[in-house]
Amino acid sequence: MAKKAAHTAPDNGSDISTEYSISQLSQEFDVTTRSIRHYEDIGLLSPNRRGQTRIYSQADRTRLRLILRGKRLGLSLEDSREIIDMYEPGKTNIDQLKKLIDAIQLQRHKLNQQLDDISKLLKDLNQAEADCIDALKTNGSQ
Amino acid sequence: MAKKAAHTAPDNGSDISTEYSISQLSQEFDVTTRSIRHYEDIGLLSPNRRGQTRIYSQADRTRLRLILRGKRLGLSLEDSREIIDMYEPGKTNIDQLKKLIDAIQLQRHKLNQQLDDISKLLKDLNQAEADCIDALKTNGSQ
DNA sequence: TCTAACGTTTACGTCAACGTAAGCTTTATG
DNA sequence: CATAAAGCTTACGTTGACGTAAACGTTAGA
Repeated sequence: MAKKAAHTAPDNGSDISTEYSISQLSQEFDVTTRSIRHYEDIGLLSPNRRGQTRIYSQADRTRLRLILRGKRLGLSLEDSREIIDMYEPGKTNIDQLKKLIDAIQLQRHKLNQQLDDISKLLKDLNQAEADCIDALKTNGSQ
Repeated sequence: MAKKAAHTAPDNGSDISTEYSISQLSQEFDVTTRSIRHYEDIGLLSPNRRGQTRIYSQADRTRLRLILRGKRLGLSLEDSREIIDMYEPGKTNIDQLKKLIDAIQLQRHKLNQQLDDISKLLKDLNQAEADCIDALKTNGSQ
């Protein structure tokens, strides 16, 4: 009785079985539905279906969030796949685990490199800004 | 008299007029000559010529370094162009300066976002690694 | 009932950032 | 002298990450 249409909204917000439509995710993350379907095409997402319609779970939503974070960091979708696959359960194969640890080292290295790059860039930007302001003061009165 | 062939190597290393060939830069930065020429095609570099041959200055080398840093950060070449142009002298136009300061704010915002993303990712990686090691210990003895 | 909003598949198009190949010139060296 | 190494231009090809359009199904509301 307390059950409304499940594809509209379940009765509470923090349900573990919360579902999302493709357009909901599209709006929430400001990404086109085309992109979301593309991520599925290349196997980065695999939502359940109700009939033909895609139904996204919390886990799917998290994966999408990770994909988009990767994009902001300039990773390719393949890079993101590697990272995201690290979170998957059932990686109990020992060789897999060792390979994973190596992959993690590598990613960490890349990220530290990025941190370095960013701090340099931020310094540069600060300097550039200071120069601008300086030029405005010096030059603005002429 | 102390002048050796200028295109081989000037007599010291920190000469302001140091020159580089395309293959030297290619090796130093581990990027193909094709890419370097491409950056020139789209106006990101404009080295002098000795005859037909490109001669890169310190300034050119710096620009290339900035381009590649931008790439590591996932910037498009157009993004890099904007940033790099901030360093150019002769930006004395006041309106330009104000626009520049705005652009700097924007870049700073993006970079801070990236910093946030990276720190999250690093945390995730640490966690993933810990999980791996844990799984190795627990599972490795079976 | 019809039409508007959302969903689907299939498939060709596009854009950035180069890769790759052909064909030519210049320079150094056995 | 010849031939290898580095440089050049021109131009078509490729790859990733979607955009865009067509053509169709389903559901809610006037």
